[in-house]
Amino acid sequence: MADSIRGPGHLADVVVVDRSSPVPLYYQVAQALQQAIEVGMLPPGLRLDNEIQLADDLGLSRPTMRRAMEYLVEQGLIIRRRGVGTTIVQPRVRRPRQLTSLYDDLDVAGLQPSTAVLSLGIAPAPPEAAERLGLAAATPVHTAVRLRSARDRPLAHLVNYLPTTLPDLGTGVLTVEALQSTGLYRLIRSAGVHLHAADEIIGARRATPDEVRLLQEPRGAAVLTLERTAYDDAGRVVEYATHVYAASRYRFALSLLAT
Amino acid sequence: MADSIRGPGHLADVVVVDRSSPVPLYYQVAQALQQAIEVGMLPPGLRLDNEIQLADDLGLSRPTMRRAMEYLVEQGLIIRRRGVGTTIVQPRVRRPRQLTSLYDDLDVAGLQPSTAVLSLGIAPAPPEAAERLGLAAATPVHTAVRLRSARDRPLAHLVNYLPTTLPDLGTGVLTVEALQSTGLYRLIRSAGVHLHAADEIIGARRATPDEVRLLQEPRGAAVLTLERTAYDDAGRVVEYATHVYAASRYRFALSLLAT
DNA sequence: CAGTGGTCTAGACCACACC
DNA sequence: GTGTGGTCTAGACCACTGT
Repeated sequence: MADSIRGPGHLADVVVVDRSSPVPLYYQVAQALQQAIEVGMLPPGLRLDNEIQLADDLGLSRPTMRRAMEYLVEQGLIIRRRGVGTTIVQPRVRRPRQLTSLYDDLDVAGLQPSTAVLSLGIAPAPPEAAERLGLAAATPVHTAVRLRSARDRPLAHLVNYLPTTLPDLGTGVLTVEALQSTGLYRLIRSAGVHLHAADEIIGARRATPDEVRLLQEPRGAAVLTLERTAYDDAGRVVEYATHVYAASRYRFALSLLAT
Repeated sequence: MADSIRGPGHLADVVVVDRSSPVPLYYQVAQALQQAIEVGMLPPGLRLDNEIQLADDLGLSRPTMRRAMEYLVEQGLIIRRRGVGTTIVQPRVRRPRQLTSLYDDLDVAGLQPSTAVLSLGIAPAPPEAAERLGLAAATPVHTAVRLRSARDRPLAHLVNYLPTTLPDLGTGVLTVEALQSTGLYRLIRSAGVHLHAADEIIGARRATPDEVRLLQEPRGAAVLTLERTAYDDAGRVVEYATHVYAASRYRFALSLLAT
């Protein structure tokens, strides 16, 4: 069996670039390499050729090749050491926590998510929410209360507060129907708000009697709590949320890379 | 008062580069800009000059200037839009979760952390630990059990498992004294292991009777649980840990950036 | 249209690791 | 030494935005 892939000068077996595509060259290369690593075509521990050689193999300049490699380093797929070289890292299941909604998480996991909107409207913000939103106490805000279920079992109790100053959110965008069919974040984005960052605090406590009933958990069961403050491009707070999850059936997964 | 900082052509008021320094130019620029943003010298919403102009102001090439800007984008401090320009973003308290130990977290928070080593030695790995470490059931592994306190109150019960195959970890590096004075991660690193990535799972449940006693919590109190699997450069599992925190006094904080 | 950031090239010199 | 990745330059062309 030929050493056709691992040998020097054969990167083109793994990666082909299409210069007529609108997709940037560095990204084409990065994606192809990422896939090759994940399917095992480039096994862990393999030492790659130096970047000048690789660039030459693909007919690219060194900076372009280099940019593709930097992407792989960010993804944790390769390790580079000056004076040594570039090595493939053992790939793992990667689920970096991002600014996505629980709905998306469940959807991709095939857990048949569904949402019941318990209430939706404009109401005075509770003290904590008003403070996080940077509003005066009891300022009226959009308030959505939802119950998220997976496989027809209630999983999470979601309360979201949004300032009424958001553009294009008072014109019938925030409706019960829309909330049930898509996630809240997709609605916010389609309303012209550019989500930028979020702070989250994860804690735990015992379920209140209300939560026991809503989540169908035993009395005094442990629940996971998530508080999220989300910001848009301009640094304005566009959302404050408090979520409560049935701890017996939900956990948060993070992937971290060393700096 | 002159518009000396915000006006075009005056970036040099905020940033000075030292070409004789070993610190890369792009990093000098990035750091100076980051600090200027954080202290408010470059206020949120301010539109920066285009990158060619900025590069010219500092006597740098466009790619170098550009690299500094990319760093700031990663940090979430600026927003760039093609055809529009670059805008300063409102800075916030940023505590991105990284691959650090709880000890470091507490230390910087000034919470007077202390550690009691409850047990330390080599013992057969429990099934879960053996599986995560990729070892046969009941393989002997380094096992450390610690009780972490803050302000003299027990806060977390930490159990760590490390394979005995780690280099330089059997020669007296892993001692009770060392564990008490430094964090485990610092010990691992000083043993020549290059930590690379970790997967974490955060959950919650009610405290067991043992945990109630150790953490001095009420019976059946909620606890936060953290499972961590850590990997080195080569993708080998170098640690599996299960931590239990008193939920009444500890929470996890995350900062997320939109992609 | 003019102006912006995004991409790409073809070189150069340097710091570091290993032999 | 020799070879590696890290940094830097001085251009170029393109895609997108707002007027």
